[in-house]
Amino acid sequence: MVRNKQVIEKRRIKRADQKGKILRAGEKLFAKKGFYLTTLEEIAGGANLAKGTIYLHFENKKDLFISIVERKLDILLKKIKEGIGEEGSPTEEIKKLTKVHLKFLERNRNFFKILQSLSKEYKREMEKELTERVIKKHTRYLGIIQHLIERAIKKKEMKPLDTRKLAVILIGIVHSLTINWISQGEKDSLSKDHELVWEIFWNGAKQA
Amino acid sequence: MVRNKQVIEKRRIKRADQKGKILRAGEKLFAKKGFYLTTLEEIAGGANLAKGTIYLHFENKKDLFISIVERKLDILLKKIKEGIGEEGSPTEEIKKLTKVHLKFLERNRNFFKILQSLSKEYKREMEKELTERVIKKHTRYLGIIQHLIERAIKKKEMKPLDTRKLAVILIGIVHSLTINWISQGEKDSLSKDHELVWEIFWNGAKQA
Amino acid sequence: MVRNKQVIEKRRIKRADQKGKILRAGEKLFAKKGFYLTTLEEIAGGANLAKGTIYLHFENKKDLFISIVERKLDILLKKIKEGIGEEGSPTEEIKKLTKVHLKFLERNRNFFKILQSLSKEYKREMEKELTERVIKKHTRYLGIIQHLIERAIKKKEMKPLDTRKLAVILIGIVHSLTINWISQGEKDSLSKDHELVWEIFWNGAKQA
Amino acid sequence: MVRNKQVIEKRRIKRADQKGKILRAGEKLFAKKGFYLTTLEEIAGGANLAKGTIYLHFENKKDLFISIVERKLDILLKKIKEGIGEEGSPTEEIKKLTKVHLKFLERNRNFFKILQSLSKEYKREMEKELTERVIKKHTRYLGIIQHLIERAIKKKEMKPLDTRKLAVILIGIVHSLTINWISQGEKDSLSKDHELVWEIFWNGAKQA
DNA sequence: AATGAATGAGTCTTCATTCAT
DNA sequence: GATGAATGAAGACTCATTCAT
Repeated sequence: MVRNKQVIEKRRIKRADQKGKILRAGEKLFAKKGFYLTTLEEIAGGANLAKGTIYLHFENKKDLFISIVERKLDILLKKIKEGIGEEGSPTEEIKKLTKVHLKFLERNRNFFKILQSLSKEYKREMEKELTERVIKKHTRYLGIIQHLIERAIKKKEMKPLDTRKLAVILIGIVHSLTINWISQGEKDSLSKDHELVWEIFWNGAKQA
Repeated sequence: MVRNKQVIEKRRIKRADQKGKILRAGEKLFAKKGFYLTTLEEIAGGANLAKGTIYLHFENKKDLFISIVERKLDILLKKIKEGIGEEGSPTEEIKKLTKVHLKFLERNRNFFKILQSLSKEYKREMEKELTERVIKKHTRYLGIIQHLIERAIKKKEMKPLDTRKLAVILIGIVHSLTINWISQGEKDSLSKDHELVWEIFWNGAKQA
Repeated sequence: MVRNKQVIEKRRIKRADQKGKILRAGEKLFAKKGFYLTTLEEIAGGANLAKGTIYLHFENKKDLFISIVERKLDILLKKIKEGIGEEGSPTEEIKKLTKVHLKFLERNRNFFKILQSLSKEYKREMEKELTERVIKKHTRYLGIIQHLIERAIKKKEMKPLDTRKLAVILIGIVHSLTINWISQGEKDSLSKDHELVWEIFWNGAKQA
Repeated sequence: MVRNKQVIEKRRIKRADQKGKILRAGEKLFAKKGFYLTTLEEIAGGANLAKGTIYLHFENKKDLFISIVERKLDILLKKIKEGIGEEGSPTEEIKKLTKVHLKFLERNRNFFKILQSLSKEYKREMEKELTERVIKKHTRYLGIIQHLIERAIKKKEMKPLDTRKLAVILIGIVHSLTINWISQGEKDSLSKDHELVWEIFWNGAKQA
């Protein structure tokens, strides 16, 4: 019986390994060539598995794609939540969050490339239910920032501007610098720019 | 002979009409469904022409796509250039330019949606030569802003930060607000936000 | 204009020819190997056309299959209707109809083989709407025979048995002989057996 | 040693149980969805066994399918043989046999549905050797009826018609009524129709 | 010049079968 | 013996592109 348990455990681990391999191969390839130009055959090859095996873990190509995005967003969200607290000054929290975000993007450039390609296009194609999984998470992240900004405004640390738009702008700045960094060949450190982001955003939004 | 000229002229106009129809149908459809999910059949239908006719004007699907983007960027660049001058205060020029850009995006949301989908994905797929046509124009636009920022810095109107990154940030803010506007259903006026963009960017970047 | 008309007419004919080729190739192959083991590639090959061309004429494999069956049933029904009248003795009409049916099956053995394979299996798989097209026609044929039998009973030419079952039995006799004929290598004449069919059915069902 | 025998016996029973489960699950599913649309996974599920286990009892999917049919035909043949004798009037024997056959079909409608789908299609696909197992049994059944008819003719109870064809017709009548019964929703009793079958066949074939 | 019929390369997906555990 | 994870062959279907008319 104990042996049986071990066997089951081994299998579980193997399964998880396999799924991981597929997710990683998919991430790399989708980032490089986009959803449509990446074939399941390639992903299977990249994961050193047979085509059919992918279907043991994912319903279909779309499901795999969405799963990749979802998983990364989960990680980002988790990091963000771990990094910030409710007690400190909201301004400080936003600053930290920006740093965490940039660091995450720097380390997960593949993911970012995929996210960028997640344009309207996919939203039509990919079954609603699936996409919504992703959108929900993205919205939650936006919500976290928005909430911090609200608190900052209440504390008179920031000007009473539209909080959603401010959150959108902050993420926009981060993303535009990431795109620039990627298009410049990913040289230097991206996360170093966190000072610049803050310089602009904070001076722009702070209560005079 | 004179008659001949008229005939030739008529033909030219007819051809231009046709091309215009295709470009407009393509813009609408590519914006709605993305590059891969839009078929030439649909575009031909949208332009009230036969599929084969598209090939009289464009080399292939990619060429058509790139042409649409290129053409719009040309218009944007032209508007920008018309809108700004070399004499005035560079700060004022940047402010004007931001306004023009937002107005353009508001009126050409279709185009923007396409631009957004122009992620890495396409850059691989679309033969280099083609994409470069677009990138060049985008870079030129970035260059214009960068140049204005440089002038502003020289005039001590702005802090001596990395000019490329500042330009990137400005465009990033504009784009993120546009995405937000679209995702919220394109309600209210987008160009109205030009005040907000400026508020943030200017206070963030101005010489204290 | 006249020339134009001719061109259109030519095209129409070519199209019809093509469709005919596909139907004939499909009939032969479906009869030989059944629905599942016949590939569209084979049918296309048999019709000397490319795979894609089939999709210009039929929605998909099922549609092609059903169309083949439907078309043949149409022909059978037409022949039956032409062969019989309302005035003569119903018994005579049934006799004629049996003859026509056997002759048709003899000449269209391919079709019969397909019909035989049209078991429950397909009725599940093939979208309802499609199958119903076929079932309706089959039912109509059954109805014609049933109607004749009713008339024969009214005229006291036949015993007052269940008319539907009698019709079913008559067709059953015809089909079983056809199956036997095919399984024996399609030797001799099948339609010659029409005397035998009649001998059994008539003596069995006639009013003593 | 005695204990050993018991163990071996237990195993044999377990194996037989397993095989029985598979055969029953297969019968039900093949009848419902046909050969191609039924997956081994489903059958395994229906038998509460793993996919691989099926291969311990049957060579492959086809073998399983044929085995199901063969087994049922064995049972039918056995019942027929038990039911009839060599001494009585051949006419009486045929009558009995018809009754037994209808009763069997009524109780084994699943099997009949499978048999019906056993069209040419399968005969090609399923390796010859396998199919022949089934055909042989079917032929044997036909032979029994044929033999009885021959005896009836010799005794001048029946007209001297082609005995094979008469046998084919009799089975044809029985089958067509069964198909009709199934297509009408399996209402009423099928075996009740045995009177009708006999009425038609006997009056049709008897010596006047 | 304009058409649209014809093509066939390319891809997702299913599922019988194998085999390590 | 029993399992079910892994495989990969096979096939339906789409659609950009060509070219005869």
